[in-house]
Amino acid sequence: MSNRLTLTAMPKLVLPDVLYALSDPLRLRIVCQLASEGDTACGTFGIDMPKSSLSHHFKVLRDAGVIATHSEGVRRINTLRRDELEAAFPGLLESILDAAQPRAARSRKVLKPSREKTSSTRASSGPR
Amino acid sequence: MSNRLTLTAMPKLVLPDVLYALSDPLRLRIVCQLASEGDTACGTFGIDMPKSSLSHHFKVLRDAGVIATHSEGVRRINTLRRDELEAAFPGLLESILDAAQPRAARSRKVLKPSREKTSSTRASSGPR
DNA sequence: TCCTTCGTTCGAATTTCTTCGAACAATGTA
DNA sequence: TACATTGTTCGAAGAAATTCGAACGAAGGA
Repeated sequence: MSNRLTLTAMPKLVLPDVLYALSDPLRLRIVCQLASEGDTACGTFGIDMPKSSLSHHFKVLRDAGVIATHSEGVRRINTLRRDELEAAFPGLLESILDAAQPRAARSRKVLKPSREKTSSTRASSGPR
Repeated sequence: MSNRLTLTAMPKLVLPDVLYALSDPLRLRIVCQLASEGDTACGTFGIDMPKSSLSHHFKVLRDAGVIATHSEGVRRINTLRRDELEAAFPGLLESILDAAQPRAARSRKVLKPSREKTSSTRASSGPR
């Protein structure tokens, strides 16, 4: 989790760092939204949270190399680095994005009824 | 009501928790070793670390549902829960295991002979 | 039974992560 | 220029994760 790179160079993709960045429900949600809706500004995620907190999570994703950010007028547009991730870790992002979907939505591929629920014990977005 | 079956009930697989468990280099190494060498006792990982620390990491993996542990004499045998993981998150474990390998070793699986770059960047295994 | 082995659990110290207000910077608009 | 918008950065407080010694428990062997 070190970022001593220059501003121009993108961080090297390190598997544990990528997995860590995606292990937070909020960040995973951000990535899923970027994957489904394309590049988006930080403020367009409908997340009720102070902007400094939100900015922190984007930074974690950025430092891990999961997303890239560029300015566009006043806004900062975030881009999911699909190609780089695919090149470094083939199939990883796709499987995570797929796994992040509710089972009901995923069952379109696999015909399997499921009656389970999902809840996270750790790193939930509740107040600490 | 006493239900013996629930004694063996494994934790529900939650994606962020699984990703978090695998986001630690040491735990990732443990999982890779379990994947390649099959069930193994805790003390057979060649990790120079107090046993209480090591036990902690096994517990994290266990709580996330990544591995299961059962007693066998004096030893505690760890098993990678491949089937359960595959059922819950198709392709995820495989892509992570594949990504955890050095690039040189991974390119062997590719059908097409990739004569492209041979990045010599070392695998990162620094502690967080 | 005593002792050894293998691993878990406990408790505390240390480190890291998360959150959030406040200050700051960059851009666009009146 | 003055002001609003959009995010970043800083600093501190609180929460969580990691580490490790010590105590404990469950086999197995002498």
